[in-house]
Amino acid sequence: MIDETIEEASPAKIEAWARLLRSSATVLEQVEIKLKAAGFPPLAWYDVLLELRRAEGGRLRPVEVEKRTLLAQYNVSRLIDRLASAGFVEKRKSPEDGRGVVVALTAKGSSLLEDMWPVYKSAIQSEFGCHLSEDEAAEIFRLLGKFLPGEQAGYRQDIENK
Amino acid sequence: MIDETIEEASPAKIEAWARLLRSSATVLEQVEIKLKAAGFPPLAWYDVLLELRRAEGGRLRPVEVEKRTLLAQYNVSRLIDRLASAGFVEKRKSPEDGRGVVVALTAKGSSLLEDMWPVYKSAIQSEFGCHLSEDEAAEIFRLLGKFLPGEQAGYRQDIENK
DNA sequence: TCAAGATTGATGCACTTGCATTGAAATTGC
DNA sequence: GCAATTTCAATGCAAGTGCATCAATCTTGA
Repeated sequence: MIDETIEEASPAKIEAWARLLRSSATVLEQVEIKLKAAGFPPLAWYDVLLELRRAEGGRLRPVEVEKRTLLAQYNVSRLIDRLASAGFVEKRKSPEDGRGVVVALTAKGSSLLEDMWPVYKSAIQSEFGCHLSEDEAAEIFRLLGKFLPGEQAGYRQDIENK
Repeated sequence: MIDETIEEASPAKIEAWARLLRSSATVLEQVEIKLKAAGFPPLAWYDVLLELRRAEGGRLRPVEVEKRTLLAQYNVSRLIDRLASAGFVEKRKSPEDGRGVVVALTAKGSSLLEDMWPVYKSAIQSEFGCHLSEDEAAEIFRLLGKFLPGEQAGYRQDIENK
């Protein structure tokens, strides 16, 4: 007889899952609170601006922002509108693609990134980093990489400001 | 001279932080998609019902739900209303506290938990568990416990259905 | 005892998100 | 070369969330 058993999540895995939900939500919430307390917009704004700064020429198509941030298409569209209203990005028509838009980081957007980073970094430390040794941080990085599609074990993504 | 240096988040910790955000959002999103595809309500509904089932007598005050779930007070209030409208819980006046409400799991709510669990469990396995060995799951559990206030290293929380 | 303060839960309002759809332009396949 | 399909971005609508506030009740302390 062929064993057609489908593997079930073990108790240890279920516990780990529950803890991932709890701890990530808790820590993220605290970081968001600190950003807001310092008068800054939500992390999602930072993420989008950061992707723009990383990008060639400080500009991206919305569809590229979508791929890089996990935001849904309609949320990208509206977040970009809000960023543009606030002066942090500029929307231009794409020269090559008549359907498209190009979103460009402005000087003001660049300043926001720089201003937010110290606060953000300190929140990361106080809510997350201070609980970990260097080895533990590396281990978390390694383990969580397993859930990201197409990530090699050694790949490291840089979110630093400078 | 006294060293008043405030510890900064190291690059490894920042990488780990970024990965925590990405991976937890990715995995959670996929699990939510599977629940929805099976015609079930969001995970938050499951969480609240589960807390009720765990509680003495299958009932809790909303303020207790709030503490156990990380939901904000006003969201608990409204989620409970939705759960009550759908027949999964019952709201009663608290006999001891005139301000208060007692939320009780109904038979229908209990059934929902039972019906959702196989789908939820399989989603946990396919999006999360299948990427991990038993040891890795235990290690994630241990490491993420460091961010939860008042958790001892060995404490384990049970989200199983049966 | 009783006034001051704290806790519980709900809600009006503005904003954000999710869903479905649209219109426009690019790409594909014949 | 052109119709069918796909991709890109926006948006109307419904639902959910965050914030501030409220009314009711409970607790505290003089």
